[in-house]
Amino acid sequence: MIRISTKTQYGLRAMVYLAKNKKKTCSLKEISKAEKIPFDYLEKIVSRIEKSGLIESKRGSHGGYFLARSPSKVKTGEIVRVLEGREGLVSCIADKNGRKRNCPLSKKCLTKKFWLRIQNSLEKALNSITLANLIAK
Amino acid sequence: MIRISTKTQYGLRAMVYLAKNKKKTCSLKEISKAEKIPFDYLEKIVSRIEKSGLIESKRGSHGGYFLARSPSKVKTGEIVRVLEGREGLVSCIADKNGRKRNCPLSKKCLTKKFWLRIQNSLEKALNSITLANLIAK
DNA sequence: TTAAAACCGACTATTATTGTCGGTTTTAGT
DNA sequence: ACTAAAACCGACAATAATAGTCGGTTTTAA
Ligand code: FES
Ligand code: FES
Repeated sequence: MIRISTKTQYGLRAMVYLAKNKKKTCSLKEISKAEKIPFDYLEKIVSRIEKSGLIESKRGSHGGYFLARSPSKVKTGEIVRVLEGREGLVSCIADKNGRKRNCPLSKKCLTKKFWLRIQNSLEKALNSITLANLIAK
Repeated sequence: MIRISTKTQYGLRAMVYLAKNKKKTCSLKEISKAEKIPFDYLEKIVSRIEKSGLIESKRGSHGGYFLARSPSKVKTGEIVRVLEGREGLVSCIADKNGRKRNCPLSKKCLTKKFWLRIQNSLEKALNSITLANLIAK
């Protein structure tokens, strides 16, 4: 089966943690401990998410991170997109620096539309679930 | 976006080629040329597919490969599964040597069920399309 | 003033992917 | 019987992606 990178899994776990604790700002140390994610790696991941605008930070002592929107407004697809980077399920599908190895077939290719269809279905699934859905139940 | 390996893309293209030419046995050379896939790499890929039983081979001069079943009986999901190997969209989901890094959370984890759900939706999409669907239209 | 935090860039290690090579075996055609 | 074309096989190599680490700087509350 296709694999989701552990980076993305870590990222989602961190986001879920923030959603569960949306009252306060959570430090990396706290998240790292609770979710058992290597501190330094988590930092890189969270920093990336922050740049995307999904979360915000407060610096200095007692600083930390918190969601920029309410959990019900954050689709899991957004998180995956930020962390997985790269456009396109396959390289032939247009690319925003996921490295498009320019395909010699393209026109005659019978598989391109297929992958596109799979990609759409995947995106639809991811975008139909929010952080709020995850922490409910 | 999550990426499908080029191995799997090559493999699907090869299968589509066999489906289009289901009358005859096709040599690797032929497929390799038509689909612009590196010969030696294609060999490895096709050999893997053959072991799975989706295609059969005929050795010796004038040998080649052909589909083991009719195109309408071959789900794209089967091809992807064979080539992508590994069970589970994420490592926490049970694994048939996709390397399960045993997860310390598991019980409390809110994301596992989510990934499982995505995986199911993906598999459903892949299994709803056959080689016959791809070569039609 | 200090300690805890975010922030940053460079670096390393490991693993996965993609591809190559040199052969052996099988088989149809001559 | 010989030859050429094919499948078959295992080991290797190059590259790229992932996962993780390190040594710092800056900001801020207490
Ligand atoms: S493989 Fe590139 S368009 Fe189909
Ligand atoms: S991260 Fe392993 S079960 Fe959720």
